[in-house]
Amino acid sequence: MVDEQQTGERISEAEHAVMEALWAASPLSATDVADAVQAREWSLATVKTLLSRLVAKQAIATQPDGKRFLYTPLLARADYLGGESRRLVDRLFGGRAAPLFAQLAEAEALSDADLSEIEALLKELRK
Amino acid sequence: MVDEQQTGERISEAEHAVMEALWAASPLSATDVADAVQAREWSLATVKTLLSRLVAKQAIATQPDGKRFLYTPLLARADYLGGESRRLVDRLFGGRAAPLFAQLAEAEALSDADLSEIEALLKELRK
DNA sequence: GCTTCATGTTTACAACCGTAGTCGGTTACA
DNA sequence: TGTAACCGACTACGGTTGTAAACATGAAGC
Repeated sequence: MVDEQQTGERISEAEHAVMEALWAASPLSATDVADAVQAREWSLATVKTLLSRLVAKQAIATQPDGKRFLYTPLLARADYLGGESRRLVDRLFGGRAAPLFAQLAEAEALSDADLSEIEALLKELRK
Repeated sequence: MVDEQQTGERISEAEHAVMEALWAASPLSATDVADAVQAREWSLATVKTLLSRLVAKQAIATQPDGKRFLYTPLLARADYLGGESRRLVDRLFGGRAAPLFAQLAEAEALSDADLSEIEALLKELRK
């Protein structure tokens, strides 16, 4: 696993679905991935294209397994999530997380469970 | 101002910069907008294209002013921010805000000021 | 050996995006 | 009254994305 930032190559939404499959379990063959993302109703060809693009973007690696390839993430999930989150916060909230939080609160996108968890995290951070 | 959701039409990053200019002050002429987004070093033509696309997406409205147009946002900033934030939370964190918060915390994207503000907000929400 | 199946590679193509030039009409100044 | 300046509309063009078919190649069965 590469532990610090991607090569600048952005990962698209469809590609992200493929990454999620690989983060959930890897290495996987193309067919396995297609099964794992079944919800998207993509043809196998589509999944293969996405895998190729991810390889090109160096987000995943291939390893030969007989006549086929197995795919493994190179980009760590946490790095991806962190990067995307920060992008959003930077782009929409001037880099400040508090307004994002306020926004979510106002949109009532915060469940009670969320509130409790965040509270706990806060307490932790404050120590 | 339309107070609930956009027509499904997504607003791109470049378009968003234009929206910010209009949210900051409106109505504005195309030239005014170009001045306001000077930081992006776009040609006036580019800004005009973005404005047209935003009109097509019904994110802004035009009002004639002599021979030219003045542009006003139709989409409220809060709605846009809310929509985008929720999209991110849904897509990356299964709709739960707490993991996003944890992610930001881990990435050290939370300043002390953020923490205090969030704490205050929490207290408010808990009442 | 030839056919068939699985699999990666190449090519396709429409939509969208970033960026911008050009066209045609109107206004204002000389 | 001609012409320069300005403006919105149309056109353009390369890149990315979503979606997928066509092709090549190697393995495996008959």
